[in-house]
Amino acid sequence: MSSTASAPAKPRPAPPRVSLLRTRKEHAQETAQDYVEMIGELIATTGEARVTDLARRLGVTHVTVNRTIQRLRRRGLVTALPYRSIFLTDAGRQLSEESRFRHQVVADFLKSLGVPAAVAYADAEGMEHHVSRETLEAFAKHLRPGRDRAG
Amino acid sequence: MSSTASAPAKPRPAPPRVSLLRTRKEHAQETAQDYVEMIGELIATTGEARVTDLARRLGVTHVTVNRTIQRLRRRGLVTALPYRSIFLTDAGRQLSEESRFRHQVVADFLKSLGVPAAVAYADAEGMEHHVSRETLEAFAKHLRPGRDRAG
DNA sequence: TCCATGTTGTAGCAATGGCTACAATATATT
DNA sequence: AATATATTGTAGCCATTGCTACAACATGGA
Ligand SMILES: [Mn+2]
Ligand SMILES: [Mn+2]
Ligand SMILES: [Mn+2]
Ligand SMILES: [Mn+2]
Repeated sequence: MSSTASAPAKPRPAPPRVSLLRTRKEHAQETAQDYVEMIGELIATTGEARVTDLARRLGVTHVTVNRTIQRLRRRGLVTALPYRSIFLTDAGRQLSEESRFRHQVVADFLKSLGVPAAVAYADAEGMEHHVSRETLEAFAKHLRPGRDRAG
Repeated sequence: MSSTASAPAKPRPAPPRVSLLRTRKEHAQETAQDYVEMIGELIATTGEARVTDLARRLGVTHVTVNRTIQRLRRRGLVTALPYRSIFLTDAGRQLSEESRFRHQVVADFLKSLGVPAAVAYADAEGMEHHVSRETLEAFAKHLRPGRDRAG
């Protein structure tokens, strides 16, 4: 290991740096965000959110939806009774609206850069969950350069 | 359900739309990308990539690193022998460089929008895995408006 | 009313990605 | 060389997020 030389020495193993921790925690929240966002959308467009509809729209089986809904129930984001459709709690509705807004801003921002709409929406679906408040504001600012913080 | 009226009718449950499938698949690749990227970085800066160093830098325990390395080995991204340090295969090195480049472009792009460096790097850590070729090119183009595709 | 179909729920499997506790090996210090 | 420390590996736990197969319930049509 130290005869012919080829390794550039070892200037300290370096302290912890990359926070995969944050990424992992975000993953745990991504599902919740995508579900409540879709639940809100279904309620707004069809009047109710059913397990089957969610499964179809999210591209997973009804089994997966069912169990996820139970988790969201435990987290206080939705209410659901056996064989009945799904409702958002106040917290769920709030998260739903935040997620929907952020998703839209990210997608619009990408489109404004010239990314094709379909690609922009697809990318936004994944990127949205990793966009901090600061970055979201930078995106929004870029979208409306004139105004600077009015609702 | 149809007496007092409050639900806006049901204009079809709508066909599958959102591709959580893509998001899931991307998740499956995130770990691989983050690991090979870090392995490449460790080899470049300290001469070798050890389990302990990876654990420290990624913010997980050495146990998690160990098992992940076995998975990467099966996927042909790294080679590793018991009690020896980890090496990248050709495929691993290529993925490492691609990931590193994309990570850097995303981070630089966010910084160019005025996002604080620390936040930009943190956001990029998660966003990078969901950035398509088209979006990456849009980011890169925004960074160097003059040049248009020269290496 | 009866039955077919649609919807929801449950049982049980797999892969991923965390962890603690403990064992084995390698390296460094005396 | 002997011992202490650091590193690596293994056993076994948990939660999440997928799935298929099957059971139960609800609802519309005959
Ligand atoms: Mn969304
Ligand atoms: Mn999403
Ligand atoms: Mn990265
Ligand atoms: Mn990353």
